[in-house]
Amino acid sequence: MMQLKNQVEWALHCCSVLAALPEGKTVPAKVLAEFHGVPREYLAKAMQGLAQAGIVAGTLGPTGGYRMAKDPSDVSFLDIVEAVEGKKSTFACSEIRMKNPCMTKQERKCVGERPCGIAKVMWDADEAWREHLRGVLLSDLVAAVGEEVPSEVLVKGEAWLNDRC
Amino acid sequence: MMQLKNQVEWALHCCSVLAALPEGKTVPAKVLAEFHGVPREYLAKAMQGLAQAGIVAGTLGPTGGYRMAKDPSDVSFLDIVEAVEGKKSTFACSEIRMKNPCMTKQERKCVGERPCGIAKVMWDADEAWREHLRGVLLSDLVAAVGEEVPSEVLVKGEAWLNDRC
DNA sequence: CCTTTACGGATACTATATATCCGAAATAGA
DNA sequence: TCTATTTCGGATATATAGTATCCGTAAAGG
Repeated sequence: MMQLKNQVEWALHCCSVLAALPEGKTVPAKVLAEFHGVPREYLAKAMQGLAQAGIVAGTLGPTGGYRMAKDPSDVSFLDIVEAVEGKKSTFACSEIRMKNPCMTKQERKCVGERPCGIAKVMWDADEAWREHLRGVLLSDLVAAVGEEVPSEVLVKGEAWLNDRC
Repeated sequence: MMQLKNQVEWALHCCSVLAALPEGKTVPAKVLAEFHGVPREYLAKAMQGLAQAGIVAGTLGPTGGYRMAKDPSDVSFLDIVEAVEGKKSTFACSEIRMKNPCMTKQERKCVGERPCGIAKVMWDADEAWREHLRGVLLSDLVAAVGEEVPSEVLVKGEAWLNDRC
């Protein structure tokens, strides 16, 4: 099916929450999970990925949890997606052109000097995808949410978070 | 990992072969599989997908096999990829924003009128990917192969195919 | 000292991708 | 007419990746 993991969606939403948080505040994975209605333990794995990528920072102990490690205007969608999904291309070239039964060893070497034309197209498409995600910043998302979501909902959400961390 | 099926790669290479074929000639899946060094039965499934999408046409009986059903200049990479992989987006929005515990039914309805901002970005990225693949035609690939692959190799390949269909 | 947290590893479970097999229908040639 | 060859669709098996949970450790706050 060629789908991104659901953890990617969760990570994006969690970053959206963390980026809108007042300076210094942290939110534990447990609360983020409850807020989004997703399994805590599994979401934790995604958050670990974000932490490992230096996007968020986790602090230990009670009153601990996650906060942004970078300014939201310095984090792109691509950063977040790659942190949990990995950086591999969606197209894996297995060089089947080389299995052509009617090439000599020398011809194989000659052809092998150039990249496979099919792979090149697929990889360029991947790059177009990445380029789009690279162009949207977490700060853009926060701004859009601020415009599109009724302020009362935002206020209630903030209060709900304040209530439990 | 979020990878395309290997059948996508096979289908692209097979189309590259079929598109360079002289008018009226057909190549059975068995031969295409041997030419690319991939399992016959499984490649057959990919070819069925291409046939169902109207990209290639399969003819029955001895001397049967596959041929292009459209002009190569009328078939894009996207057509081939979608025929095998399907047309679903790589990002599935599960609307977890709606699971926010502090929204009333009415607020939920209000928010639900606009599409999720995160999904919109991801879907736009998908569209950029598709747009790139839409812009490269099978005829472009054939032309590139003609330029980049030594003509002796092409001639030998053609002869090899003539030998068995 | 006790609770809460992130972190990392180990372990199930589930869904998808990969691969094979079989029977049916069609077709060309003997 | 008979046989060989092909596509086609369905059924089935296997491998791999995604989903989810559990546990022990270390760190930090009250």
